Amino acid sequence: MHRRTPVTIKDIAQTLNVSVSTVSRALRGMPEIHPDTKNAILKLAEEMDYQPNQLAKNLVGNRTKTIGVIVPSLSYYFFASMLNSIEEAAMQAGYSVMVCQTNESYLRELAQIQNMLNSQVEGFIISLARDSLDYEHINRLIRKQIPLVLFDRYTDKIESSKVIVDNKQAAFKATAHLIEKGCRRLACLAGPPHLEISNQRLDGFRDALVSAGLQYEEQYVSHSDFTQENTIIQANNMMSVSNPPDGILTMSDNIAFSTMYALKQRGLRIPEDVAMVSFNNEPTCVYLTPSLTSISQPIREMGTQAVRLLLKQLEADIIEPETVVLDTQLVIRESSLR
Amino acid sequence: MHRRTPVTIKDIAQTLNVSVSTVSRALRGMPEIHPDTKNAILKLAEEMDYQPNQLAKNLVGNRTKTIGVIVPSLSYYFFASMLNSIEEAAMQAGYSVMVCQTNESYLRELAQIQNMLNSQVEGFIISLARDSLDYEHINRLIRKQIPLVLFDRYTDKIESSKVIVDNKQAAFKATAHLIEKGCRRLACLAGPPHLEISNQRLDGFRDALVSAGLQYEEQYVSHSDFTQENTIIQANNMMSVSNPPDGILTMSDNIAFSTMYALKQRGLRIPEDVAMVSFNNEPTCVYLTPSLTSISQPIREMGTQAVRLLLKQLEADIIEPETVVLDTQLVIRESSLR
DNA sequence: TTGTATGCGTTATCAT
DNA sequence: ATGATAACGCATACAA
Repeated sequence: MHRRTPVTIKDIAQTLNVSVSTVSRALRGMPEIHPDTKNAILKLAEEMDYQPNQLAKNLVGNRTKTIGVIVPSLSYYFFASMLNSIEEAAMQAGYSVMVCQTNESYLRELAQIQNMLNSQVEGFIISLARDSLDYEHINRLIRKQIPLVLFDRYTDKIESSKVIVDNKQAAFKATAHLIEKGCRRLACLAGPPHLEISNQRLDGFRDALVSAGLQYEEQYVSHSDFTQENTIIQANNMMSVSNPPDGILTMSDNIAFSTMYALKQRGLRIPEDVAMVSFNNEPTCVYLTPSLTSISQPIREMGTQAVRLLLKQLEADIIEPETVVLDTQLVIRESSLR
Repeated sequence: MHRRTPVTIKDIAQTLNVSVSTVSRALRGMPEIHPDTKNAILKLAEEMDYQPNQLAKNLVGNRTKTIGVIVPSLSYYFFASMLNSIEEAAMQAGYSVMVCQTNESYLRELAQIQNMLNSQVEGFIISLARDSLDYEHINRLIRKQIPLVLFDRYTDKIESSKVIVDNKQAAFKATAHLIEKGCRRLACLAGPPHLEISNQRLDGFRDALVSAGLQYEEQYVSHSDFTQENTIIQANNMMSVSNPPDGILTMSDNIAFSTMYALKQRGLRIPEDVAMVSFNNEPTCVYLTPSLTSISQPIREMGTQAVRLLLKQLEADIIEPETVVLDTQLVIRESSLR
């Protein structure tokens, strides 16, 4: 069994015939220490390649300066990108982040939160897993007064701080855009019906239809579970009705990609036969043919705000849930131009 | 300042009038404990919502059962995907992983390794940052006998275990495929010249040319720094020579995406004017028009092997570097069919 | 079966 | 300016 023994301040102390407290002080650059001893300690620490044990530091300090970030999957560009902005904001505030993926599984979400709690993260930034229908594990965090911020995938059944975009308005904008471009039979390929984000967008979709005097029809609404296979099935079903849609709003670029793929397989032209608009505005949107019109979310700002809300809770005595709603931008490309 | 006081085994012990060691034993399900006391302890722990402090456990046990994974960026699908397979393999072996991104920066790579060392990770799985030209920080790990596995982005200047694919052969296959499809003026849009992976692929590219009796010309080789902006410039330069290429091999799908974009802007048809093959076989390849021919790497197997090599070092006394070379698969799509 | 004592690496309090 | 000692939360060798 292979195990190295790292050098500790004790080792340094013994070698130099000083006490551990002196070494500790020197290493942390405390003022009341003799330059000579300090230099000797620093030099030896360097030579011995001393690595401070963060575990011990955290244990005695009773804080980790670490925040836990839990997302469905880092394979989704949106979440990988959010992680980056969260990391940057956290780092600036002197915090480091610990990341976990749930892979859309409720059980993994449960386990990851547990692990992070055990690892003494000081707060959480979470985007809910698709399969999380029960929120007791999250609400327990709130009861325990553990700082928490939800983003993107939230639910009204959890009363916490949130960072979201105005999903209803965004979907309204996107749908109105399709209508303006001449679409009359509008469909929405939404996400799972228990995700608030999906419902909000569906509301915006419906409002836009109503505002334009168009009929909202159930047959033009379907729910994807985010997987490619399922999305393709949903898309094909949707196009198989007697009077198929001439415009589709999808809940994410990934859903849109699969949908476009399915439409092309059916020999349909985009945007001539079916115009499309989606959410997220991933880089890939630009590369597709036709390029994909998509709602852009202010990822950098969302990360900054999420960290800000979390820090606020970390530094406050009482936790007052606060919701930050950010604006989106409709980036118009070929898929909706006709 | 907001700070909760988590319940400890001490709290449980006091409440139940037993010693901490009894609680400790009960909680971990040790055999020599009376059913009654055990039940009482478990029940109370549940009621008080006791969370074991992992920091303390790790400190006393002198192990963390954690491996550090450092990648250039999780926004690259390849790395996000590798992370998943590494996590799965690690979990099966009872290890958890701690992830960090370098954002291609040498300084961040340095800092992240430092942080992870301080956090007592037991070993590293690393894919080098683009900007890492000096490898002293990595070689120091080896000298300190800290288990290490490199994957994908490696260098011969680091003598460690590695998990790679046969890059030379893969590039050869890809290039030979282009030649077979009738391309005669072949170009390679490679990565930074100091990355071994790029050189290996360039070697394979050249070998394929030579094998086919074609000329290897410097003007047909250029190096991208992986960014979209730079890639587009490189691609345009490459097509501006007097006798532009009719086939391009790119080092990654992302580079290919940008290149295709640039080619289309110039009014070139793919594959008729220029055929294309790239590396990684990301899902997006399927969605493009034309769909993109790409070299598929066995990501799942790579993750499994990386963890296996690391565990081997963790459990062995001497560290014998071992290199696992895996095979790739050329997935032929429209971009090279003519 | 349970308790006592010691230690993990570090910081902090109180002396000197 | 420096040292001895306690403490952080937990595990464990040794006693009882």
